[in-house]
Amino acid sequence: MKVADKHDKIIQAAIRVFARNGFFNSRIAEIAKEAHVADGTIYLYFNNKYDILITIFEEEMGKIIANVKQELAKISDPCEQLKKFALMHLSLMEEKRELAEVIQVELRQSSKFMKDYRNKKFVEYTNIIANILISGQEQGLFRKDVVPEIFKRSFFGALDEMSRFWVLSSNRKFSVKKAAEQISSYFLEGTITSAAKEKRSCSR
Amino acid sequence: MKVADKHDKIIQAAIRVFARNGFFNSRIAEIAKEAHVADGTIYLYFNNKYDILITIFEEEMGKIIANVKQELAKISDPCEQLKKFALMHLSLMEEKRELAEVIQVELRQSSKFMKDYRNKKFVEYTNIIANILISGQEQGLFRKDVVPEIFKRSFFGALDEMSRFWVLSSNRKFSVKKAAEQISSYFLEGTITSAAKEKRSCSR
Amino acid sequence: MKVADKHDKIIQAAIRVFARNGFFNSRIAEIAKEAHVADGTIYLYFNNKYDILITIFEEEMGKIIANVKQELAKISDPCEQLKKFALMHLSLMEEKRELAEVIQVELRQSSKFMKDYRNKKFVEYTNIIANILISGQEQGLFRKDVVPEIFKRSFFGALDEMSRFWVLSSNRKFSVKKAAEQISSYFLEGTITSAAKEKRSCSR
Amino acid sequence: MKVADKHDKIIQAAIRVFARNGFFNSRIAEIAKEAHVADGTIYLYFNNKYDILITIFEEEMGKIIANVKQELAKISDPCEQLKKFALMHLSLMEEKRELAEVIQVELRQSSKFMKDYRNKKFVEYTNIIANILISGQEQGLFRKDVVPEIFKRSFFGALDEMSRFWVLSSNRKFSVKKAAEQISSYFLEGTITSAAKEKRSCSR
DNA sequence: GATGAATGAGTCTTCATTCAT
DNA sequence: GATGAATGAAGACTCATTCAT
Repeated sequence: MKVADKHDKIIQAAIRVFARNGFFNSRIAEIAKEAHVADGTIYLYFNNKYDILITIFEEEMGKIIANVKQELAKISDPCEQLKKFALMHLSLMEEKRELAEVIQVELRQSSKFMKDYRNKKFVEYTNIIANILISGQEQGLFRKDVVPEIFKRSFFGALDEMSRFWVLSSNRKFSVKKAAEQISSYFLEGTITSAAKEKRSCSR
Repeated sequence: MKVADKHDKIIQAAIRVFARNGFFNSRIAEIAKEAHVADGTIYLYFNNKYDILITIFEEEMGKIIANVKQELAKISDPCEQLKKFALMHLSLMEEKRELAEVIQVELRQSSKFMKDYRNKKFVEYTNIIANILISGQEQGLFRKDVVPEIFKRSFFGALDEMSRFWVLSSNRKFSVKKAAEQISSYFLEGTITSAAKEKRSCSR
Repeated sequence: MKVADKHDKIIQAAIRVFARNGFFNSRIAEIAKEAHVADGTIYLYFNNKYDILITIFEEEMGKIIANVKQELAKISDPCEQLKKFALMHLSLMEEKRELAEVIQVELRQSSKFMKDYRNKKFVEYTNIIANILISGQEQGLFRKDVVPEIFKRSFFGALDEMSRFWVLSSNRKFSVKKAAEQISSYFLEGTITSAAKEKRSCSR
Repeated sequence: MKVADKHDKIIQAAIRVFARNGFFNSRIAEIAKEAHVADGTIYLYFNNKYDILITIFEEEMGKIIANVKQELAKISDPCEQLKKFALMHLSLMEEKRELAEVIQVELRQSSKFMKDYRNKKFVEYTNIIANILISGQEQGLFRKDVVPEIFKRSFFGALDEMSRFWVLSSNRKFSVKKAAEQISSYFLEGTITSAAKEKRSCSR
């Protein structure tokens, strides 16, 4: 077995275990068992328990960001990009429930985490939203008075809270598509310029 | 000292300590020291460490909900109510930073918490948003196709993520007022009916 | 309420509680509750938890010894005295089950107890047996080669183990009378002289 | 070191510590120190402190029972078997003072122990006595009216109380042999049939 | 590299005892 | 005398991490 394989086996096991119990209630021994490796083996690939959590975040967020950027590059219209972002985010959270739970819940758990570890991947991810907005403002699609820093946070927050709904509840009333459309529409219709509206850009 | 005083002293101390270290990294001994009581005294008022966290949430959220409802009752226009809600939420998170951090971060920490403990206060709080929307829809101010369950989650999520900004960063670029206005506007302008727009209801 | 009453209320409560849980698993708070007094009140009558156990033993054994001695004084024949002792011992253990359990089980629990606290009442009690034997030997009823120190211990042990049977089991196959007769007979028939047997003393 | 060795090291250490302090006054840390292992190591071999006590009883009583049964199998005469049993019991209690103390004192300590944990080994041990009696009755050596359930308890109780004498006192006036002979004789002479007596079976 | 037995520091919780009222 | 809230020392047990094999 290649080194990378074992590294990944541990990461995937840890995602499942962390999602199941939460970071603090998860045991290294449980992760080891889930990954079919010895307890000690984990320490050949990670410095400590906390390092596993960081790595999950770094690596998995890295993949997500790359994927999102790749898909958005295929779209030129900022309005459509925003809709696509919403749909991709919610779809991902639905598909990778366990990863979603770890990122959403565990990542915020300790202020230590968020303070000590300056969360570059997270900033990079939300900046995708900010950049769509700015690009749209430059094209005259979005109102100039919309503050990117506020917009990106509130848009991400809206999606994030919505996805927590899927993560935590077993039965859901709305499809990912429906939710993505609605959330996009609140923000799009709330931020486009009158000019854009007449040109029927960003219409639902 | 009255019993209620000691109960409250411990709660307030716990809020500070949990905000500082996170729930799992907080020690009962530290809370006791912060509250100027003996370790054992805490167990005269709470069943265990976890019970303190639940109590913080129940009691403090109870106060917040009561306060928000009281203020909103003074306003009849749903649009203004939504703006007020946003402002109150963000103001509160700014004023009671430590409580905000505990509610935001620690509350989500353990899926156990969110799954086992069916979070009634939380649902009650977000339902305030849903009710404003429904009331607005009945008055023909908001579009009928806006789904309350999605709206309440995304609106709350937007505010919540924004407030995390204040909780976690020490320097802020935007005032609470600015952020509240922007977020409200995205949602208001994104959800009002054409009729309402012409009547200049919900205008910024 | 007289002082003696409260002292006794606590003692009687402690007997019930110790019998129920064992000494180490009993809580001062539980004894206080059972005695309908405050926790602190117990310390007005006893030095500490251990002192309650000692006192139970001293006082209750004192009563038992006085009672047994009084009854035996009415009988002149050592054989009959031995039978009476056996019957009284087992009857007492049956009647005062809770006290019996405390004396039997808790008293032996800690070697500390048996070593530190030179158990005078216990010695006094078993010496009643030794004295019956010696008296019988002087009268030529019992064999001279029976060693009092061994006899008293084994006779007491036989009764004690038998009574544990009643203390610990809820259903019993034999009556106290039957058991007392049997045990007495083993020892009597095993220790009387040939001369006494011919004279039909100590016959069953 | 083999696993079995460490298990046994802990057991032997626990016997010494429990004998010294009693179960409730013994600390896991003290057992660990006595066994030259870390505190945590104990929990690799035992579920909890109480489990150690149970295991001591199960394992050590198992050895004793096997040994006693083996020796008694070499003897055919029930009278001699009873004498042998008494001698072996007292010898064992003398040789393995610490184990004896744990079994005798700690085992009875908590009614919980005796009630919850249906003491199979103990019943098995005393049943050896009952079986000797029954076998003797079948051979016409012992009186038919002797009740096995009473006999076994009183015989065991006599030996047990006698051995407590050795366990608890440092100086002893009688040899094990003397005590075993005396106790056996009380019961033998008190239970044999007239026929057996004439045949000089069971004579001292 | 891989293992998993061993380690021991760390912490929640209990509860006998005290003492201000 | 009586109370019972408060104390804080003490200890069973856990589990991340190490390291000899």
